[in-house]
Amino acid sequence: MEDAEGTVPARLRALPSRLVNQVATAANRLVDRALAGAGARRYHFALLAALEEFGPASQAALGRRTGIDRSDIVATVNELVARGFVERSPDPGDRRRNIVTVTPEGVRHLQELDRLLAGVQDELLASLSADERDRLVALLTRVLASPPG
Amino acid sequence: MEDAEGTVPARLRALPSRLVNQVATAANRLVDRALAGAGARRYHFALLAALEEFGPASQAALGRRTGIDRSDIVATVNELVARGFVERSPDPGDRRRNIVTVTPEGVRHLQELDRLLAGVQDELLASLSADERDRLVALLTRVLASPPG
DNA sequence: CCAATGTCAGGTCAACTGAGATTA
DNA sequence: CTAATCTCAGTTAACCTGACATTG
Repeated sequence: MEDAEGTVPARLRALPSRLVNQVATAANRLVDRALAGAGARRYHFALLAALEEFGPASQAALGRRTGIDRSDIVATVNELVARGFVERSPDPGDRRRNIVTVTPEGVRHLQELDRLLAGVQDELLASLSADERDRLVALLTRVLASPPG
Repeated sequence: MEDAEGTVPARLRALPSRLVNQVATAANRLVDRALAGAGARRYHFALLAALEEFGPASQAALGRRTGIDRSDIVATVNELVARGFVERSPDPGDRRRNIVTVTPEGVRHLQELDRLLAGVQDELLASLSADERDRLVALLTRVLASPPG
């Protein structure tokens, strides 16, 4: 009976939308714990990655690239500015915009987060071979690419 | 440049923990929208499914089977009771416990949710063949089965 | 006039923590 | 005494909406 109480209902176990959520929750536990050690959150990593990869950008552009809402960008940039990882300056060519730039300390921070997150992926996907990991990524990418409504 | 602004950074695009989150978010949008039409939330479905599949259970057992926290079970059962989908009665054999039972209306409601959710899975996985869907489910299941920390 | 941008205020849900009272 | 159960209060992060002023 203690045995049966740990059993997940079949209807839930095989439901893809739920499965993906369970895996995402497990991933987030690992990611959040790892990032917390560096005082970071997932939004911090996304913003720093976008800045390092594409260079200085407006907050709206950062939102488009990372999928983060404009209003959340504001708060996240505030936090990164406070820690000296990015700088926010008005765009002389378009006075509606701020230009956000990553600092050298920000780049170093990003490298640390990179390292932490690589470890998390390994932990999360420990039960899959390299080949299977690729297949999983490919399948998820295709699901994401199709009409998300 | 408008082109580049829609581009997701490579570091984010291929990161499994993030990919899985993006897919989960898309899935949740579809699921929540579908369930809202029936006045339901995800927790409602999980609880009703567990009750229908394993029969009456204590709230603690429901938590173990669905992965929902005990404190969230309380609120969810309250809502389901208010709508007449489950009943909560004291366990005569163990007075710490409540026994939660699904009502006939609850079963009917569950069947409606089943139907709605089946449609969502099809929408979510539209870009995958039946074979690929099975493979995705199998891979996710294995990730979940291994040490979730 | 319309569209984009940055900002703020606020709201939702899932997930979780901690504490307390009751009973096994 | 310890452990399980139920309940309540409260927190967090991600995600999302609506509004407003400024500027293009």
